[in-house]
Amino acid sequence: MRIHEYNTENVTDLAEVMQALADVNRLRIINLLLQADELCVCDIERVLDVPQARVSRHLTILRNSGWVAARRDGRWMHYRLTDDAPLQRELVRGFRSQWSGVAEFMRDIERLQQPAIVCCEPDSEDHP
Amino acid sequence: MRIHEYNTENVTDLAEVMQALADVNRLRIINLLLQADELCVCDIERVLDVPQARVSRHLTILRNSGWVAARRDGRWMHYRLTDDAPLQRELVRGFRSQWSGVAEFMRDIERLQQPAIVCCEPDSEDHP
DNA sequence: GCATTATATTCGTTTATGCGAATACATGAA
DNA sequence: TTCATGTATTCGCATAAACGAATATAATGC
Repeated sequence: MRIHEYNTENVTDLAEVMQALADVNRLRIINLLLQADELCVCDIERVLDVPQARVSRHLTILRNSGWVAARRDGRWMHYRLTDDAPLQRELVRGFRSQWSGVAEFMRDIERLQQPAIVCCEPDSEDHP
Repeated sequence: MRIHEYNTENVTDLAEVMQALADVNRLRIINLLLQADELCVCDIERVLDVPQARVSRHLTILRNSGWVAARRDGRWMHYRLTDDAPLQRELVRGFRSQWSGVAEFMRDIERLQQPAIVCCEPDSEDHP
């Protein structure tokens, strides 16, 4: 369990940041957050079509490794990619150019764009 | 055990590529190969100061995930970063800008540059 | 207070990963 | 062929990761 936010000064921390990417669920979550900028757990749960506990657990891992930040809004937790972690930022830049060829990522994004999916924050946010 | 060379068309393969980076030994090897362009196992073994079997195992993992390619030269195996894998290429670009701040990486590179370390190919190669 | 909803965590189990030690394999030299 | 050297693999074990199911926490509304 990380106390510090996101430290990549030593190789062990670096490996931990990469380890967070070594899972299909977490890659799919990051892919969604690249598209939507902010999502609550229930949105992710429904787009990925996996049990809630699983989404929550993987979000915790992403949070502890500096990939996402959380914001509470009433009962909902909203997650977004952290914008102040240099390594993660660089890696995401690399992803953007490569992930469009991955079919499952495309399907997830399509499902995300179906309005019925979104459970909270029904309007605006990322399509101004 | 991968048959294909390096396929990142689906999320599972992608996770496998990232998984290869989730280990301190393998990150250190990649860091060295970023510097030296080609190294044999004995070089890596001595720079990292870890047992030979460990180096060999991790090189196999890096090979199976498309990060490195091997070339046999007599008794020696020479490893280099693959130059034709788009995702890996992009990620390495992200690393270059971030890894110079990691002390252990710097120390490894210093040790690599001590001529006594190199066991084979004693001359030229990367300093023309 | 109690019920409801959204999210997080614990538990026990299964599978994956990394390790050293020992051994196998492959090449080149005598 | 025999030996030495460089590298790869197998084995048994220990730790870590991921899972579903169940439960706990936290905020809201009655």
